[in-house]
Amino acid sequence: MLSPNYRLHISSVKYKFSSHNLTTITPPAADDATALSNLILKVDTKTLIHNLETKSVCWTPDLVNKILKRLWNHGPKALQFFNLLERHPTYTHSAASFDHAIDIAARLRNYKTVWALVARMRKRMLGPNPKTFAIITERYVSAGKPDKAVRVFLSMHEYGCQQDLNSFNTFLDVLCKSRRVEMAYNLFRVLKRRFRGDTVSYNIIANGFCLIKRTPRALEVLREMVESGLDPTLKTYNVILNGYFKSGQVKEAWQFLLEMKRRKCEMDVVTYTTVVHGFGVAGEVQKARQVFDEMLELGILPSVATYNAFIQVLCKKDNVENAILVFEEMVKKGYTPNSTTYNVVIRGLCHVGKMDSAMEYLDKMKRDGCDPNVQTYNVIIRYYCDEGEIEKGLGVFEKMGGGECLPNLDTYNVLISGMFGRKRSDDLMVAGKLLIEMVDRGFVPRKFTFNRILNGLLLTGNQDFAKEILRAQSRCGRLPRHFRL
DNA sequence: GTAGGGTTAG
Repeated sequence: MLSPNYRLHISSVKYKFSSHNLTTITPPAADDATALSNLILKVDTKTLIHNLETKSVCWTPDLVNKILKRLWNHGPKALQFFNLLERHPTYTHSAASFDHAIDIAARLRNYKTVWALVARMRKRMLGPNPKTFAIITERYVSAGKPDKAVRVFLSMHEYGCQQDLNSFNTFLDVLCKSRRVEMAYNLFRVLKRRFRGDTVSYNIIANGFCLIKRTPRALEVLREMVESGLDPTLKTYNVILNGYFKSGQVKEAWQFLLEMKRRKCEMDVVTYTTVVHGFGVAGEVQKARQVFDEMLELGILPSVATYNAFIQVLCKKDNVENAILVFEEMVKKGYTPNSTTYNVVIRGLCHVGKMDSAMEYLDKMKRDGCDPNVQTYNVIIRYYCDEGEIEKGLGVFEKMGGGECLPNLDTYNVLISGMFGRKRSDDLMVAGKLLIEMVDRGFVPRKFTFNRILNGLLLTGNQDFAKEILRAQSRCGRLPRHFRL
């Protein structure tokens, strides 16, 4: 049986998507993750409990994962949904859903919940699995707790999850991708015999050093690899090549490439993409184009990533018109541009002030069946705000919230900073409301953002609203201790 | 979720 409340909320959700047929109240299709997510965001806990127990929705792991993914930027609501559904009389969560929930809790830095979920997962014999630990350790590292991450990795087996070379390499990669490369390297040296570190381990560490622009260290790792009897692979060479470009050593990159050619080393689409992108970013558009053409002549098929790299280079160092020519060329050849392709073009258009064309590309993207993502919207909102077109920025923001894409931390920061561009008191109120909204959605704004808004409110004599902001600040643990509410 | 290429702007 549907509760009256349920019907009411469904109808209001439906209202957003279809303005006609308001008299017929229909529940959402069982697989309508978007409508269900919006419903979850909207209703209070009591209503949600009631709704989740109704039989009108056929819960499947796939549907639950889709909803959790969609509510990614609304952590508290996502976890509430997950917990309530766990008490469903017939449905039981899958391991993948647990992983999602753990990821969300960890991102909120709610470690108590993380470990409670791990315990429940284990009790239900669903894990934890190596992926679970990859998620947890990654979150600890990015929260500035790499030592804790190491301890967690080393204690995996106590949770019934055995460590092996795969999980070791995954953890090294987690550390490296979070720029804790020295730590990864030290750990590798200590444990490489125990886990039988392989080519993959060395590639991960070398790539880590390249990431932090320490190419000489990456080369040392390469030497060490050879000394220990492991042959570098094409992946290793691609890592080093990319490292040279990343650290601005274009000449060295070129020499390295020539050496690869001299040694008749096979070069693949990744090698070429790296070089096209590398030269382009260095401002050598002619050389980038030359390498791109050479690739075609040699019969190596560019990937969508190759086109994305080339298009981005043209946008940044040449002009948007030429970039769009390449975009059209790739479509003509039968490639399907992805969201990165569209984002790069849209950014290029925004950058030269062609906001209307950028909006047309946003529509084109949707028409072509490519869903705009949060980055797409953030770029457009950012450039509208930079131009002082706050209303247009807010318009795009509202469109994304009501539709298929939910705002993230960047979206809020961009909008709130935009509000300070012009000195209007009503902007300050909107900024304050956005700030409260983001806190309620589990984001943690910077102290700077709170202070900016509080100062503005106190200067304009708006004590009451300032108190409300302080309460929000207290809720997300960003309030200095000497404050008392 | 064992490794390499493509997404902001400051």
